[in-house]
Amino acid sequence: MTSHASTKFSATTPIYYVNAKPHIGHAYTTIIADAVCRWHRLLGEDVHYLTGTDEHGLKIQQAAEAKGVSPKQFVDSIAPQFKYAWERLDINYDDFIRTTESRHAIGVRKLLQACYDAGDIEIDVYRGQYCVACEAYYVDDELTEGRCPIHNTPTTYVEEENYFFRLSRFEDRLLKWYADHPNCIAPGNRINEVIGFIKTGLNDFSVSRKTLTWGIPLPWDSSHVAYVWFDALANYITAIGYGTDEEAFNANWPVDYHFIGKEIIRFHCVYWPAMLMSAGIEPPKGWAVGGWLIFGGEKMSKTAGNVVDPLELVDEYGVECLRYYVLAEIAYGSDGNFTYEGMVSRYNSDLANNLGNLAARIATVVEKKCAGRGTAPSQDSVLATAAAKAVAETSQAWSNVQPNRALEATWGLIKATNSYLEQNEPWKSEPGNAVDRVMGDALEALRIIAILANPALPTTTQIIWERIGLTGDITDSRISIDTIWGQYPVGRVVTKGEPLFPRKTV
RNA sequence: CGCGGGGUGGAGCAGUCCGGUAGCUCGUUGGGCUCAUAACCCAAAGGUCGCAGGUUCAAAUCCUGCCCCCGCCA
Repeated sequence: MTSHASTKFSATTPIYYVNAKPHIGHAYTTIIADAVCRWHRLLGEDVHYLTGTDEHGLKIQQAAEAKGVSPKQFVDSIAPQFKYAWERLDINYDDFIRTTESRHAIGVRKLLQACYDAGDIEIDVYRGQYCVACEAYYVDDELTEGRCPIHNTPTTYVEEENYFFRLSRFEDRLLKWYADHPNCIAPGNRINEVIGFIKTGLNDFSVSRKTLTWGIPLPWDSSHVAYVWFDALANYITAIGYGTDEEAFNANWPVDYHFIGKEIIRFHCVYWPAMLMSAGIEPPKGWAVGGWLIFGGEKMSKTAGNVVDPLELVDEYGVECLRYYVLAEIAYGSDGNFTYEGMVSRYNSDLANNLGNLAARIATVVEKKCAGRGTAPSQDSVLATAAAKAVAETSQAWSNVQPNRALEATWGLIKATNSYLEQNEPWKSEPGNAVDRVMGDALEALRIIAILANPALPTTTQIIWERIGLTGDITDSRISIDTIWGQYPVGRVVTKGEPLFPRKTV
């Protein structure tokens, strides 16, 4: 995978379309990116995590009309729901951009003008079928009996003057760029899909609409407003200062990873870099492409009627149950089955039985055999080796955007610690050096486990931190320094407390 | 010939790029422990890696053909 040498790390989620409230798919992508960003903060990097909402377009205009409010009033009522959802999910974003903000409009117009000046945006007339629901043009082959293949509604013939972006001119430049950046997409095999798509030939795409009013007017022709791609994709640069703060923009672009779902890979990995190239801007450093959550055998979608509300899951199962489940259960990039049974099973086995129970038994033994005070770890403990291995593997996995492997590696240390306790049976011994050494090792392992698991479980790892007598914020820890074996301080008060993860039933 | 993903012990997956003792989690069975959230530890059973050919000393892994499943508004 790409090794990002700089001490800055930036990531984005797609901006979410505000025609509906947040669903589990939005939450999935946002949680993954959040955890990866949290890991990079633990590495000591200067992290910038951007998310936001996509608020223009015909569907919004129509939804607003249906409710008898202005489009602006409509989006103002929905956007806060996303911010609220991310708060509930412990999403630690640094910036939240809305495409209706002025900083965005300014940047979009600058980007459009730059591409126009480069000669890559030209006026043309589109003649053909159009689906209102998709806001997209279709060629006749794509239609099924004159109906939109997605919505199964009749399309309408339109003849419209549009500005087009000459994507077709970028095939060679894109292919060369990808040849020069073979590790830019995670998981790596996805790059073949992108290259294959480019090689089949690229079509120009429309960048404006004359019939639409809810959008950003083109700088050189205000009778058109920008159509989705130039409006939505541009958020990644307008948010960090393109058009409004060039210094900040230059300092923070290109982004390390755009986190996206696999269905928008073409727009992000083909359209977007071409648009940037046209404007004289560097393409992103990388993309992290996720699969879908499958529910009851089907992709979750509104039309399938199987939408799971992430906030209901948080209310019923807890935020860390959900975060841990999607991070640990699914190989990022592959589709993953979401089931309540699977989530509870993960929770019980990994969080309750392993991590939670380990913390509880350590605290009890320290209380009974060490007078409730933490003891010193030994440098030559077998757990030191296990910890070093877990740190190395966890680090590697997070940097490759493989949360499930990262957590598996971290949990390896939990298992090793449980096993170590079993072999030494400190509860059978009289208090003394032998027990102190064993419990010091266990406490030290737990300290390191807490740091490694923090990106997935921000709240509980802080509680563990405090229960083993450590002060301050666990997120101030640094992987390179604080995961080195042997730092657990002697004499701290260890408290057991209530179970961290009480076992659950479905 | 639309595009893409997949078929590996009971379940869910890794491994396939760079061929060489088939690995993990859950479940099952037996044993241990009783510090711990009926948790934990140890051990065992269980797989002709979708099918058929081919290349090779050697194929889950490479090549060819076929069958089946799934997805394509995050």
